[in-house]
Amino acid sequence: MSDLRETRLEKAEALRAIGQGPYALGFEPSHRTAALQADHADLANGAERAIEVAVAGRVMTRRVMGKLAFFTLVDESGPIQLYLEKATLDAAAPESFAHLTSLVDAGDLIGAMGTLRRTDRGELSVKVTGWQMLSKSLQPLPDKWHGLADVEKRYRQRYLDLIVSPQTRETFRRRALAVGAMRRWLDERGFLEIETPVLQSVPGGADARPFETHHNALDLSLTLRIATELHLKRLVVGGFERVYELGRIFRNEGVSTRHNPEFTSIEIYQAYTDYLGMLALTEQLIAQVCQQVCGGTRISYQGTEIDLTPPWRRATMHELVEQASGLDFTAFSSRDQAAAAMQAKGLAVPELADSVGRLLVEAFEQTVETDLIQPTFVLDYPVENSPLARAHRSKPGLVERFELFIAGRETANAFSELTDPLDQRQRLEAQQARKAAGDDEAQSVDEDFIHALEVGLPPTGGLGIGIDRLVMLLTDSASIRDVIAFPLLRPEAPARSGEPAQ
RNA sequence: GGGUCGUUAGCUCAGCGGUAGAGCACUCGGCUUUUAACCGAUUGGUCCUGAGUUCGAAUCUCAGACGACCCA
Repeated sequence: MSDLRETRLEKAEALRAIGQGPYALGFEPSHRTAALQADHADLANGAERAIEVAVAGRVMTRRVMGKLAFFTLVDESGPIQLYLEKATLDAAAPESFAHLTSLVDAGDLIGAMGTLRRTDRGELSVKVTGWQMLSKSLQPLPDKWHGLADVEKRYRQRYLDLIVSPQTRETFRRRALAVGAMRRWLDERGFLEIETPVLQSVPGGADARPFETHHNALDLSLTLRIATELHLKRLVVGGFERVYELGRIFRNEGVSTRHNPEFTSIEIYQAYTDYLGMLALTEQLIAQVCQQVCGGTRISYQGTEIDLTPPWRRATMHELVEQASGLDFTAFSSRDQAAAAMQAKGLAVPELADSVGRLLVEAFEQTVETDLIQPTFVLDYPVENSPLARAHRSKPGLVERFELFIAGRETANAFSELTDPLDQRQRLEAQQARKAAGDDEAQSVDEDFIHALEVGLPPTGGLGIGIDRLVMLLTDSASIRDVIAFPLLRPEAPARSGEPAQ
């Protein structure tokens, strides 16, 4: 089973014996392969160019035929062929050709020096005169034709997936591009990125169960943050009028194609504006990121055309629910009345939804949410589900909040922040009561946060965007695990075969 | 949490009650224009784990592990 590894260890020893690493300190490539391909596109088939180049990368395939061999070498920019001719190589160093063809395997990282030649079949190649082993690979590459089809293995051994799947590389390249574009856009508009604690005594800012951990020296129970909201608002209290944090959030919940227990969010706060200001910001920010990552604002997601060109549709939750189900929630004066109407339409009525407002959200989730394919701002949420949002300026029982839905998924969430400390205390105490009554996702009272509000939070608009879901959209990925380099998986039961025994 | 499907060589997969298979990779031999190179030979297995049914189990049954997808 480990024959292959044994063989490669023997080759590594043989390399050592001829002074070739097998693990080099470094190498100086003169070019990336893509630059060579671009610069010498004019080189005719069968022609050579006496320019000295050096390239470095991983050997992906080998084709050896007697006294001539072709290797495909890949660096981050792409592939180039190595043209290995026995006569040329051995003239520079005896046995060089034999060493290359017998001691270099697919998967090895090597450096190669030589001149350029385009073969008769039109493949630009480095006609190699010298080479260097950079890192000997002891493990085989996945099937060169099928690649890695086993989804589990792709997640567990992402490095292999990245080596053999161009699509995976492109996804993470786009993710980096999206995050960079977002930071740049905000920085250009005077937003400061400030990091807030991951370890917290009181988790807050969202309805979610936290991970629990412990600080030994202080003998302190801590939780990992479930949102950055409460700390960022403290920074606004402190006088930073435009702040954001793009970082990791942890929620102790199940795993699915849309949920990973650790994920990335960006929360943005801007003083002296409200949720309508954040709505405009959201539209511009996401359209801009899409433009930079995808080259346009019309994209295809899982076979559906999605147009992110502003302006996007906006509608209230009441309107959407009425359109989809015929239920007019403004007409219900009691929970029982709303529940009966929902049941009459065949909708489920969960027990935890103990008010008209919570039932409205239920009805929305059951009848509207998944149909919001084109970008849609859903406005004006019931106060019960939004303990951190300001009461609506003209609609009793509602708050100034919107969520953005794209491809049937919540992608952003924003409100006019609640700045009244007394109202905030009441809302959080109501949450804590729910928590005591068994809703383990309900929020608790963060006394210091309320103290900060008493010091004075300016009128502020706040916004959160799920980076992973946005990146899924921009990379046409069906599962959140496709946009997280190392998603959470259960540990494998037995030791992986092919590993050396302990 | 429920349902469906999957787990066989390093990789991709076939085999579905009667001796464990193929392609690629690996090893050896041949080959100076290949690019899934080709030709020939060899090597490689806890058929996810455990229990059961059976003369006989990779195959059927039950339980479990891990994963994928759908639903909550």
